[in-house]
This record gives sequence, structure tokens and C-alpha cells, in this order.
Amino acid sequence: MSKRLGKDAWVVAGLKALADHGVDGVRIERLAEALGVTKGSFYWHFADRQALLTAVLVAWKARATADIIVQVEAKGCDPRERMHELMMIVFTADGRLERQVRAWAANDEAARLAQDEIDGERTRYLEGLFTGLGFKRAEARARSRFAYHALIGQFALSDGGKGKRAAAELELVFEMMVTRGIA
Amino acid sequence: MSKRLGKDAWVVAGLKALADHGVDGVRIERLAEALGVTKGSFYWHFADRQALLTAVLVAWKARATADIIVQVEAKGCDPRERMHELMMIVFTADGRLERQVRAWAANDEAARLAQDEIDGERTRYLEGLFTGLGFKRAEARARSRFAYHALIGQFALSDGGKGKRAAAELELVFEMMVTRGIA
DNA sequence: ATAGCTCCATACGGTTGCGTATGGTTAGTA
DNA sequence: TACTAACCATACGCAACCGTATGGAGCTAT
Repeated sequence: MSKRLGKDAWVVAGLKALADHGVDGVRIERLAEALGVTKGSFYWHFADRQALLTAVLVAWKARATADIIVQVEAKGCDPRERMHELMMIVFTADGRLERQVRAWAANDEAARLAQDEIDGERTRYLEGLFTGLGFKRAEARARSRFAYHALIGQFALSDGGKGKRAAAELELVFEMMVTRGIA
Repeated sequence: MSKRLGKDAWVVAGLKALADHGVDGVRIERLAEALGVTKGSFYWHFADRQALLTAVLVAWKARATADIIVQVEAKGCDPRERMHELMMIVFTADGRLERQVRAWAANDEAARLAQDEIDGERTRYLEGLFTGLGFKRAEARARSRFAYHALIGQFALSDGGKGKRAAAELELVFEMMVTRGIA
């Protein structure tokens, strides 16, 4: 059981600190203590704090999109099913990291860019699902954006969508999102 | 033109700093410089930094709900019209302050509570509009929450809904939100 | 005008966290 | 075993803020 660390250990610790306390919580002396080492170790692996933050952002981007989409793609090929699965996964997820990255992005350019990338990727995927359901381009676009906004808003709210009631509501909302035109 | 300040001046400066740079930007020495005074002034009016932050939060709460609802109420008594007006106002608003408060709330209990209050107040109002449109309680609830989430998500995105395209999409989305049942 | 209250400046001590310098310790390799 | 990286500890300087202490300015009323 070697006590010697690699870059990765610091990034992982950074992600955890980010999820728990926000960007302001990722302080190198704190991480050092959590990892059982001192700053001396950190400055061996990284040039400065910003370098760690950048690495954390990259790590987040890697897992922010791929995970969910892969999970959904594996479910089936019917776009309606995928859509349903997507909403279920995503509306019942934790979202602490997601939320902290957004809080971060409110005042940091690098985080804002990362967020934009992810947002773009996700909405494009969503738009594809909606066109798969037979919606015209404009409406698919509108619906995907709206649905995605709702998702993000979910994370932004403090209750974060507590399971029970949310589940039933989710079905209603799903029907609405998937329902075509004016009644 | 007296150079002497009151509490309010500090709160206003605090709100501006919050909107511009987030909670971390509301530092008393910075505000002092912006106001053309020194810390000595601040600590006359406030016990400590937290006292200012609390006051800022209170000020935000005061203007966060009342403004919009009053504006909508003045528009007309048809719930469909109100709903339309509400979405138009709110989806084209600035939202920098809104966003910063949410970023703040991600890691601060007091801000989180304030946010909860506002969220509750707004969703209750929205729910009323939906029941006014003839939806049953459960569906009105689901729709109002979803619509509100979408609103918050809008603010959370970095583009913040840039005017042109958003306007057209908004109409589609409005129809969808207002449309009953399964096609 | 002078006493008293309100508001502000200056100066200080203390904390936190970043980044650097420098030397020691472990692990792999010859 | 000796040499050499890679990795880590310790100690320091530095800057940004917070909060306090204290001594004024500037009104206002008597």
C-alpha cells in the first residue's frame, strides 16, 4: 500500500471537494490533508492551483455527457423509450457536481466554456431524439431546449426533485413533452 | 452633495457586486473603494460582512417575486394571457442576479433558504395560473413545476436565451405548456 | 459656540491560502 | 550497493481580507 500519489489522485480529490463545497472548497492545503500529504506533493504534480482546476474541469467534461448517453443508447432503439429512459435517469440523478460546476461557471470563464460544450452536446442529442419522434426541426429544437432547461432547473432547485412525488409528475411531463401539437 | 452614506448605499453596492462578480465579489474593502470611503464606514453601519450579506439577501427577496407578479397581474385577468405575459417577461429577462443568488445558494445555507422561499412563492403562483386554465391539481402542479424548472434552467445556461430564436421557440413552448392531455 | 451624536479615516493584529526554495525519502535501475 | 529519478516535508515570504481600536470630521440642537 504505497502512500505515493499520482496526478489522478489530486483530480479525484478535487472533484469530490468541488461536489461537496464548490470551487472555493478545492483548496490545495485542504486536499493535501485529505490525501494525507502536504503541499509539497501538489506542486510536484501541478504548476499551480489553476492547473488543477483545469484538470478537474476536463475530468468533469469526460464524465458529464458520455455516461448518460451511453446508458440511454444501451436501452433500446425506440426514440420514445430512449426519451423516457433519459428523463428517468436524469431527473432522479444526484446532480451535486452538475450544480457546483454551474455555480462555478457563473463567475469563471473556463468553467463557462466547459459548461457550454456540455450543454451543446446534450441538447443536440436531445434534439435528435425529438426529430426521431417525428417533430419538425424547429419544434424539435424548441422542445429539446425546453426539456433541457427543465432538467437544469431541476438541479438548480434546492430540493433537487425528491423521489416520490417527482416520479408521478415525471410521467405527466413526459407525456406533455412527447405530445404533438394543439389539443 | 453629501459624501456621507447610509446602510442602503452599502446594500445597493452589495447587490451590484453580487450581480457582477458573485458573492465572492462582495468584499467590503472593494465596496468601500467603489463608494469612495473606507472600511471605517462599513463597520459603523454593519456588525460584520455576514450582516451585509444577510441584508443583500433580504433586498433580493423583496424584489425577486413582487416585481414580476405585480407586472403580470396588471396585464389582465385571463389566466391564459397572464401565463403568456409571464413567460414573455421572464424568459427574456436578464437574470444575472438570479443566477448569482443560485450560485451562492449552492454552498450557503442562508442563501439556500432565501432561494427556497422565492421558488415556493413563484411556483404557487404559477400553479394557480394552471388551475385557472382548467387543469386538475396534480397536473397543474406538475406543469407549474416543470415550467418553473425550465425558467430557472434558462437562467442557468450561459447564453441565457438570446432574443431572436428564443422568441419563436417561446410560442411553441407556450402552446405546449398550455395544451391539455394526449394528442 | 459648544456639546453630542453620526459618520468616517488610519493604523494595527490576525488569519488563510498561494507559491517557492530547499533538502530529505522512497523506488526503480545498473 | 550506489545512482537517479520521482515524490514528499518543512519552512518561508507574500498578498488579500477580516475585524478592532481610536481619533478625528461634520452636522444639529440648545
